[in-house]
Amino acid sequence: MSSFNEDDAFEAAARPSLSQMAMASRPAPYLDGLNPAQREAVEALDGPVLMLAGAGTGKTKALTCRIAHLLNTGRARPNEILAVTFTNKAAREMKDRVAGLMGHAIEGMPWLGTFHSVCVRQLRRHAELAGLRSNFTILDTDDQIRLLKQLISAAGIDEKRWPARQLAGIIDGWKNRALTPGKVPGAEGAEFNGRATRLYADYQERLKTLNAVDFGDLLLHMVTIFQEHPDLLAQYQRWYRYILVDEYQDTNVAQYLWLRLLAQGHRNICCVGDDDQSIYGWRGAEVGNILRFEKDFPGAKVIRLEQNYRSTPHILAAASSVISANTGRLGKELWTDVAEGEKVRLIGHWDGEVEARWVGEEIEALHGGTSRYAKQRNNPRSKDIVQEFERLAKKGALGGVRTPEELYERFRTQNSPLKEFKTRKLMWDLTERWQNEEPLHPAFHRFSMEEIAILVRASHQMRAFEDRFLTIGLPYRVIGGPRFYERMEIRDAMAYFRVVTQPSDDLAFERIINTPKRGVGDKALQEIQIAARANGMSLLDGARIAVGEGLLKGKAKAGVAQLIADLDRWASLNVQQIRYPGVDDEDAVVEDVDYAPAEISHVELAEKILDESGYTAMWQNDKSPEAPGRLENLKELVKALEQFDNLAGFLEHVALIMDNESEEQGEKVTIMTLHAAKGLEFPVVFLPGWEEGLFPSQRSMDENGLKGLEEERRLAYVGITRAEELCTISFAANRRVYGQWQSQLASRFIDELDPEHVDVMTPSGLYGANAGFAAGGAGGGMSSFEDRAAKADVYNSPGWKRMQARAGQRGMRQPAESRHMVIDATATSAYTVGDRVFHKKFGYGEVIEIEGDKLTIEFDHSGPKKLVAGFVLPADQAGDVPF
DNA sequence: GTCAACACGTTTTTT
DNA sequence: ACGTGTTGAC
Repeated sequence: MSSFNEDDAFEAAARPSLSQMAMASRPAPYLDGLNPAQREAVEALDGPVLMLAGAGTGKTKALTCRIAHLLNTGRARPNEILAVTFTNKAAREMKDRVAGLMGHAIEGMPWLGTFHSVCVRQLRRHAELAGLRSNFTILDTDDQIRLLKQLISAAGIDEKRWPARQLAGIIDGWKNRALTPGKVPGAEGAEFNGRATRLYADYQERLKTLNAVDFGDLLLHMVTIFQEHPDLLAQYQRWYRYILVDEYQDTNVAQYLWLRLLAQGHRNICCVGDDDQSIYGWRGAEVGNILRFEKDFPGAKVIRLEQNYRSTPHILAAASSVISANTGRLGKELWTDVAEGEKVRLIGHWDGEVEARWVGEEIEALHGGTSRYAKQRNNPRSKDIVQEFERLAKKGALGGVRTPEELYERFRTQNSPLKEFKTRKLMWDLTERWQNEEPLHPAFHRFSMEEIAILVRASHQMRAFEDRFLTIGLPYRVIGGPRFYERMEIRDAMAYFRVVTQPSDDLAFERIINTPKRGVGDKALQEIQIAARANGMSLLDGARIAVGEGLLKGKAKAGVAQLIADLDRWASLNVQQIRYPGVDDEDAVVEDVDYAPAEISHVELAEKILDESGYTAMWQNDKSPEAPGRLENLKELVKALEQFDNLAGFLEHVALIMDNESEEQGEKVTIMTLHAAKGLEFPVVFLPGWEEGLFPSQRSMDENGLKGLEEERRLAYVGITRAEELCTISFAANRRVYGQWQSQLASRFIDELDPEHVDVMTPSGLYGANAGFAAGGAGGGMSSFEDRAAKADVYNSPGWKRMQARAGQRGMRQPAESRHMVIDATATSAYTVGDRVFHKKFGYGEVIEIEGDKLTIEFDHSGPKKLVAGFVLPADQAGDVPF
């Protein structure tokens, strides 16, 4: 891979082209929309810059304008800018926004990407310097664990006492700190009977023979290569004229070293971050990196972005009062010129269930425009919305949009460009208004479900909300959970593709050898492993020998023989061409492997593989609740293949782009963890579970002491600053923790909130008794709440109406005219007792009771559940309706 | 080699 | 409480 003529490329890069010089004189309209601090950050192009960008201060705007400015002034060509982010999403957004600013798609910014994708690009070019071939595979956590398991048992260590997971964690930690086996401090290698370091070394050896790397290696290998090859490093240092780093507070030691090495050339490095939002210490992030920036880069310019464009003053003040309890901050104070809004609301509840119930009710109220908050006269949003629209349109803030209808179209088709101007809210009001053809009462304010989020500390808190929302028919979406490519069926399918494209991929082969069941157990697998090791060949070839020499018997023999024959046949149909990108697009390496005429497309081949292997059939015959979903996912996987040229290209992509925001459609409330919410914003935010032990997390404090506590506090800060208009913090007096009831203490973070910016909805000490009062006079304590719920006019409940809307769309039987009439419940629910139904989460079940819009369903696998009819489907319709 | 009973460990998550 | 992963019986 060393055949690139680096120096020629650098020479050419050193001189700006004519077109670049012409560009330099172009006007820079993007500078106009910036505030003074942002402008300073954009224009300070040379030398080290640290941009301290608080939450909601327009850091992405500053960052993207900076890139545009670099290009526009001819300081750098697109391929001379190294811009790194942590997530693919952030990278994509940056690319899109730069393109938007430049007015055209930017061709070739090959070095804009995540740390990992940029490192893969580098490592593919210099793989041999790490003892690898350039077509190395990238293993994910699952493969990593399985490999370590083998090594642990091979070393004769009791796997029960020393689990592979733990070793993986230790090794990851070392890699995060850029420690190769040789550099691990002796004292730290004492785990695993003193053999942790040894196992680490074995693992690295094994990876090398497998021609594979794990995620941590991507950075580690590049740091090592650059440290050992100063000449190569110098080339890259010259090549990257400008370096930009997003979320700098999240960098670990390896990333820091890598950046520092590369930045030593031109020293044009701009790091953007917020020390107050460092919440990933537990996975190796070093806040120290950002705190130390000025020492690392003497003469660095530090620019603070403190004007907040997201939240109301009370929200900012409350967040600021909490975070001020932390020590060792670089210090920032966010401010806004927005008019006064609501105070942060604080409410205590009897237990987690009441809390979830209250949040559900409150969301319905905010959505329906009947919340106490919604009627606030002071609400800046209560102004006549059309006036607001006209004002913005006149100001040109809506980008040429003239009519509300146009805005609506724009909103639907391209969400983001208009977002800055808070058009989402406006949009919602306008749509409501057109639909109803009646003027909205200016004192009422409604929120779309999309504008509401519930942010929790730990994912197990989500359950109470899901349960409650299911019963009241409140549509929700959970962010997090297993990602698409991490799902079992997807990984299985991909393992098949991996073996077909790379027959030497032992880990993949091991995964599929008995999936579906082929009668191959430990014994048979061991025979194959022995045969492979004895001959120094791959497992697949070892299996050939094992079959040929009769080492396998009966079922196993037949199964493996069949699999081998299948794999050979599929491989012969596979077209392989892998393209490894270079520094520039011209020097990409294209590798042809067994180029066979394409008789069938790779998509057809994939279907064939899944079909003929019996894998599809395996799930079709599976009666578990997840089976239909899994088949659905497989279909999706095959569809995703269409966007690639061949299987190999697809696999290369998937290893790094593990995101699957399969954008569920429809108005839904979002439930997610505080960590997942970083970088996002919502008009309405609920922050439940602020209790000692849960938040701040006991474990965090136990394991990391004050450091842990401060990170939790930053998490609280992140949570509050997600809210644009309304932020509600809550806690429960009692909570069931691991099946055990515990009485809880309100979080210390609650005490740290400045009372001046908090609206306390619970008189202290009376959590439970006042839950109803707190809900805005809706009920009055628990018993009266139950009472009210029992008498509630279900046919007028929001959940019922939504269910009707959904049923109508699906062409289900419509109920009789209903508003206040009492009607036969069985006629209105479209279900009868005994019907078989399907629920996305609980699977198949049988209706055993019907009360209005609520069905009690005995699920085959999850037992009885009571939920709104709109959330289930007749069993025979399962699989074809998106939830 | 496959299935049911039990022990275990439960924060946060990207690539 | 609950799901996962390992142990033991067939």
